[in-house]
Amino acid sequence: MSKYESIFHDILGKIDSHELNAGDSLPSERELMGMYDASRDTIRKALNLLIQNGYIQKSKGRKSIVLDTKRFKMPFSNIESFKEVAKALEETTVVTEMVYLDCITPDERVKNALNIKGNTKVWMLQRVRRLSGEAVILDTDFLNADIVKGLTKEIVENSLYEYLEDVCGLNISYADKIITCQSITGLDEKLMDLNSYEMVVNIESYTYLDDNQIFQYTISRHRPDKFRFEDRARRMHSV
Amino acid sequence: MSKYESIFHDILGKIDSHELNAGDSLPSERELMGMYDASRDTIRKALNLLIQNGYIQKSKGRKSIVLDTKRFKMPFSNIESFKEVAKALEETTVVTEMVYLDCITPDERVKNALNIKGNTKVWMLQRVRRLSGEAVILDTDFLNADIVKGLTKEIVENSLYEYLEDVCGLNISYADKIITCQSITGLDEKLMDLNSYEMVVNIESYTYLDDNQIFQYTISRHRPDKFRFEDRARRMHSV
DNA sequence: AAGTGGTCTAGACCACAAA
DNA sequence: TTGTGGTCTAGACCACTTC
Repeated sequence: MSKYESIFHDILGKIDSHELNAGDSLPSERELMGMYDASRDTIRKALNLLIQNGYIQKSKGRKSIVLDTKRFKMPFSNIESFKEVAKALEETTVVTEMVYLDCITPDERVKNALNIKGNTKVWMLQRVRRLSGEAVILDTDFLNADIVKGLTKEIVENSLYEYLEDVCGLNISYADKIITCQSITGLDEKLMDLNSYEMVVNIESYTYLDDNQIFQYTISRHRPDKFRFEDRARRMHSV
Repeated sequence: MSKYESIFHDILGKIDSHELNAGDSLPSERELMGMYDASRDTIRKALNLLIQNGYIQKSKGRKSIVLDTKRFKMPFSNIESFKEVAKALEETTVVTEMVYLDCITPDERVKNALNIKGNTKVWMLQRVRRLSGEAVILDTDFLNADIVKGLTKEIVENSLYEYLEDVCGLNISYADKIITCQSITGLDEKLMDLNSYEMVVNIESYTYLDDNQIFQYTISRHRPDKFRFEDRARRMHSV
């Protein structure tokens, strides 16, 4: 781990353990230089991580302030596995059930989404997510089979992302998401416990690797009462 | 404008004008140092802005790559005024109609949301957004009246954020958002053209200033067929 | 006036990717 | 082997906030 990352984790630990509380000021950057025996640039990199993860707020001329991070757990706000999200919802039981897995020849829509030109095959998999027994999420994934090898039921039902990152050694870089509302389909009705709901929240994700290759296209359909998206948007520079 | 910002804008211009296209490599950081007569740190700050805004992708050992930015316009992904969003939807006419404006004594819910302890008053305002004539969005805003002074119908119907930033000199820092789906209320039915829709997408926003004061609480209700949220989530360091 | 974060510089070494 | 981005250092000046 780099020096600035370990400083980041150290300060984060002080926030989590309430050695630093919401509203408190951090030591100044020059004080932190002495405390961690680091250059100002290294301290500033650590503070930038704290900012990016929503833990502190800076403003010119003032000391940095610790923010209140309790309002949100932000489970869906970044790229992460369903298991991590599930951990945050401790009161509910979470089960993932695979309903389909095959290596298929993609249709035009999927070829287009995954930017496939030739005869590359694609893993298609469908999973139902049950919260406290109710089937409330239906995920359909398409993965480029030139990049991802040897998917099995066990991998898919446990943690796909662990397999992709730790076993396949893929470096996931970023994901584009589009959230809309859509009318339910016959498949939704068949696989989900929709009760009387007539719409679902539809989340399309396009996931990219380090080298800018797209490797995964996902359609995630959520029953509206179980959908929740949280986000902290920092002010960006104008474009 | 700082040096790194002007370098950012210069490179951005080359992407927009297709002097640099999606998939192209940028010059190396050391080459850019010469081109812009800048230090490596300054170049790297400019490149970080390009990354944060989704224009390029870096990876170690390789040159940086220009990304495809056409997939998204990301109108709702950051804090910005409705006018900016509207500009992106050129094909539709957009009208904002104020339906309520008053300086009120807040109830417990609003006091809690705005972190108000004493007798501070609050601006409450409601606006209906019409796309091509249809009332599809209903916004209800609460603004701390100790911070925001002198709201009028004209300000509200034009650009509230321009007034807050340029006239009041407020520095908006970040906003927390929670997106859920909810059943419609009588007020929704009265003020919006809901057709037969029975649910709306509900976006609660808490907007903070530079000094970590919360100054605005907003509830924005969208007819589901007109709702769309786009996001590019970069891989963050683990926490 | 003193202290803070923001910007900028110049130089060094490392790990990784590609030729 | 060469070039790339990633990390780290030390020092300087500025604009802003607070006292």
